Amino acid sequence: MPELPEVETIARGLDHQARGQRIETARLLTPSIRRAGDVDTVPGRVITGVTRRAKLLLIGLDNGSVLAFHLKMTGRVWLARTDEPLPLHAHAVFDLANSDRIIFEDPRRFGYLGLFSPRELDGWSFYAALGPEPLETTPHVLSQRLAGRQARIKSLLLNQTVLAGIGNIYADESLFAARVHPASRAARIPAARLDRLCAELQRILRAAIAAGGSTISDYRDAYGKSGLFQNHFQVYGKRGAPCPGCGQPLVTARIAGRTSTHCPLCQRLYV
DNA sequence: GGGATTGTTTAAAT
DNA sequence: GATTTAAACAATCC
Repeated sequence: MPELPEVETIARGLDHQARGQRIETARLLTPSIRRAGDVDTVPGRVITGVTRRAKLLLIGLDNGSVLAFHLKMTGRVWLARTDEPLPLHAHAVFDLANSDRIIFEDPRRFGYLGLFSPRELDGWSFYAALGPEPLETTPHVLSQRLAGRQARIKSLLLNQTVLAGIGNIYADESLFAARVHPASRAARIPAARLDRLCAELQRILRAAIAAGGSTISDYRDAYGKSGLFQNHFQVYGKRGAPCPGCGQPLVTARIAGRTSTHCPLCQRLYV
């Protein structure tokens, strides 16, 4: 489940390894995973840089256009050599001049790619509506975006138009770190506590990037390697395990349509 | 073979 | 109109 730290890790690896390379061939093996653009215009273009916005992986090309990937649950974008056999669920393949190959694979096929001109990217409603990057502003500014809203805090953290790039892992981990119950109404959380939540979110995102992201099952970085941050989880996926704060078993609840693992004793419910 | 899985979109409700 | 919630959807695994 690639979220901000996982996509950031992939982007850094690809940028390091593929920037400046010319794309020789572009093959769309599964046409249905293409959301926009004509992939036939890619061959001959040079990769100017690989970046991330929210959970989108963005490969910039020298004609100004951008190849965007959303990995959803099980998508991977990684580098292989052109003489290696393709994986079973490869949907798009880009061979580079140095005999490296960028592969987009996704067994579930929930992920997608799109090729956008700069104007098309800005006109893409999903892209245009994305909220701020959590690591490019202060905790206080982030908390201002949450303050006063009636919705449950868990739902707002997952809402990509409020903050960009947060998924279930980093929402649950930051709520536990700040001792805020996921079902709390944002408007009822004191300002200082909301600031702390955003500071914890930033701290955890930075630590997760430094650890190369979290591998639950499918995620791999640009070189096919697993992340390490799953070893630092306090609550995510640990229902029944002792709470790191009080030792009582962690519980799960369905909040905003998502499984939320938390400690009902340590995490205060503001309603 | 049905339920669980996720992020996003769409629809419905408030 | 804005905000919030729920349902639908993609496809596969166990």
